[in-house]
Parts: sequence; C-alpha cells; structure tokens
Amino acid sequence: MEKQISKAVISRLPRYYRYLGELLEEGVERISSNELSQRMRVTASQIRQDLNNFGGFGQQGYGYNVKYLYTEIAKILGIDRQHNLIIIGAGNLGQAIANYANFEKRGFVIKGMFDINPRLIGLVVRGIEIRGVDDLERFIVENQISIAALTIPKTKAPEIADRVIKAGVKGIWNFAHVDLNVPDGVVVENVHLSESLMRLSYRVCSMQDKGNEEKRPS
Amino acid sequence: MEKQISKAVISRLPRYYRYLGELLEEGVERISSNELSQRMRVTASQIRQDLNNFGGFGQQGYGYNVKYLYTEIAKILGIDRQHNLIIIGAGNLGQAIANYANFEKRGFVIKGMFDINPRLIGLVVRGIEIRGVDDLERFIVENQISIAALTIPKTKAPEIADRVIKAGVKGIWNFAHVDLNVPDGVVVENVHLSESLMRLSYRVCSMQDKGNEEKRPS
DNA sequence: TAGATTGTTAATCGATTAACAATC
DNA sequence: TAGATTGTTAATCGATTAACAATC
Repeated sequence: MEKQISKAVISRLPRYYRYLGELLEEGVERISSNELSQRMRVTASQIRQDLNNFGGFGQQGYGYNVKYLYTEIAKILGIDRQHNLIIIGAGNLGQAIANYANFEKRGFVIKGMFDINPRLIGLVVRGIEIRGVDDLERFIVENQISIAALTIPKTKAPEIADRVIKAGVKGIWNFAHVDLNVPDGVVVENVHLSESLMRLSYRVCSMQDKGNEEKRPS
Repeated sequence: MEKQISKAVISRLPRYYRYLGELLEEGVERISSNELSQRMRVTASQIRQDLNNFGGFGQQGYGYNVKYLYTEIAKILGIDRQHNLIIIGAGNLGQAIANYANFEKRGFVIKGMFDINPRLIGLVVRGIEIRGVDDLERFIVENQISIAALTIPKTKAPEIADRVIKAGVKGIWNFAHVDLNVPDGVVVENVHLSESLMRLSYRVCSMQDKGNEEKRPS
C-alpha cells in the first residue's frame, strides 16, 4: 500500500515544474532548495518535504540538478506520456483551449472537438474538426481518449459526463458550474471561473475595508 | 484588529453560494447544516464553523433561512456591489470571459477590452469595444476600474500588471502563466489552466497505476 | 578533509471534526 | 414544553516549519 500523497503537495508540483523550466531556459544547471525557495517565495523546508514524497532527487552538498528534477517532476505528473483529449463545447472557451499550443508540448493531444450547435459542426479550429455529439462514444473508443474538457453549460454537463465516462474517459476537466458525480477510477478537475472571480472580489473588498479602518480615527 | 479569515474558508464560500442559489430556485425556504452537508458532501461541522467566522446566520432548532443566508454570503463576497472590470487580451479566452453573461448578474460589469493586435482593435464583442493599450491608464481612471483580467501571454503580463496597478486597479485576475509581484493593497487571483491540467494528468495517471497494482499478483 | 546541503525526524501551527451546552 | 439545531469549545488530524544528523 503506497502512501497517499496529499492534495496540497500535488497542487504545488506544476509550479515547481514551471520554475524549473524557467531555470533551464536561463541555463542554470543546479539549484539548492534555499535558492529555489527565495525565487518561489516558499520555505526551503517545504520544497524538500514535497520532493521527498516521491524520492530523493537531490544530493547533499550539491543541491538539485535542474534538468534531472525537471524531467522527474514531468514523470510524476504524467506529462511525459501522451494524453488524448477531446473538448466538448466549441464556444469561445473551448476554442481558447484548443488554441493553447503549450498543452501539446506537455503531451496533451487534442483529438477532437464536439458541439451541438449545427452552425459550428464541420468547422475546423487549429486543424481540429468540430463534430456533433452523436459521434461521441465511437470517437472516444477509436481514438483512445482519456481526458474530456467540458466547456458546456451546467445543464448539459452531468449527462455528457456520464456518456464520456461510459465510453472510457478517465479524467474530466470540468469548466461547467456544477459538481459532477463520477464513479471510482474517474477523476474530475474543476475550473470554476465564477468562483475564482468571487474569491477575487472578496479579497479586493476586504482590502478596501482594511484600508478604511486604518484611516478611520479610532 | 479583526480576526483574519483563512484562505480555505474564503475559497469555500462561492460554493456555498452556488448551492444556496440552487436551493432558492428549487423553492426551499430553510435548510439545516446537516441537510446542506449531505448535498454538498462536506461535514455539517465545517459549514457551521465556516459561517460563524462571519456571524450567526442561523437559528437553533430551525436551521438557516436560504434566502437570507444567500444574500449575506453575497455581501461577504462583495458581489452585492458593482465591480467595474476590463479584459486585457481579446483573444479566445478574453472573449470567452466577455461573453459569459453570468458575471454581470454578480455585479461584475465589463467596461472595456484591450489588445495590441491592430486587427482586433475596433471590433465589438457583446457591446464592448476592443481598444488599443495606449488608452489603458486614462480608461481605468475615467471608468473607475477596480479589476483587470489578464488574458495575455506571460511575457507581457508583468508590465501590463504594473501599468494597471499604477492607474488604480486593485485586483488582477491573472490567466498568464507567471507569478505577478504586486504592492500592498493589490490582490492577484491566479487561474493557471496548464497547472490545472497537469494536476488532472497526475490524478488520471495515479488512478491507472493504482488499478494496475490491484490487478498485479502480489 | 571541511563546507554545503540534503533527507528526515521532531515541533509547531492551523484546519477539520466531534461534542455538547445554549437556545429557538 | 420537548425536539431540533445552532454556535462554540475541545479534540483530532494533517500540513508546514524548524532542526539536525547523514552524506556528498
């Protein structure tokens, strides 16, 4: 039985990966947890703890080899392998994702886009044809799709999620404002933009309130 | 000195708000922390603890009035007030945000869009004109913009962030894959889509690994 | 070897859950 | 009043930070 890695650790890994990529571009060969901690504004202790969940990637007295750590984190995240994905919902958000070239660099290959709007079906976005959803199940099986991005209204999301899961999809990247219930073995990653904006609103407002309090004579 | 509310609590508030909105639509008048906890799949204890950070919104023996709690959370999140915002970067992602009607319901009014691409400048998206970035500072002041959404490449984001902050913006909704350094009194909410997708990748892969382990004879 | 820095254990801090008295 | 359910304190759990022996 492997030790369960905490969600907090996982969510920090992509950020480590991003910083290591930048260091690589700068031509930096090795880095200590202390130097990295200053760049990233986290504690060196946290960096070492996080990495040691997955193994000892460093060397005493030396630090971490940037290139090596970079590729190791890629392996941990599974972005060294290919993930075939589809985008369901070919509106602006779906097209924005389709157009984001960086994903392909990380092994995410967009195999198809789907929509119910007949005016979109048949269009080609960045070499990817937009299809009707009737085709969904067959396409998933034939193209070994493992991830589906759902950029559709919340009313349609649960039904479409069920369909893609039955056809074999293992991960759902959910942009719809609804919580999806999925069976064991399937994971959902939510991107709830409106909730993100509300959090920003809270913080902007509480900043203002704090400012006013300090100004107000007490 | 007010007690600092933890980030974890804040990040759960929009979800409470969403569920309360749904209950309201269903015509539910009151709900106990226990019933709500079952719907939301969290503990009743957490709901009560979270809410009591901001005040006692419930009543012993009765529960919570849905309508009342809904409006109170809106006040806490600051979505009862108007926030003027601009979108910088009028590509697919910027347009997706501009087209998302729900934001306006929550008090977020998109006053303008900006881009550097001359072919986009002058176009109108959902009644909002796309302007060149030369105009930025004047527009922010004249329209009392408090929030700027940055849907631009990471190379441009730091410079644009500095400019909008100098002009008076208090919150940055950052979609660029870079960490922004901002002065006191300004907040950044990051939406790093590529990091979100990597987290999904990790979880999909670790599911597969787990499945294989269980199948493998030990 | 001496200095540097990791890997890892121990201490602290914070967040979640449980329990229950207060009260509607 | 009796039952229900909150608000809140106490207990538990987990995550972060500090410290330091191991080791390159």
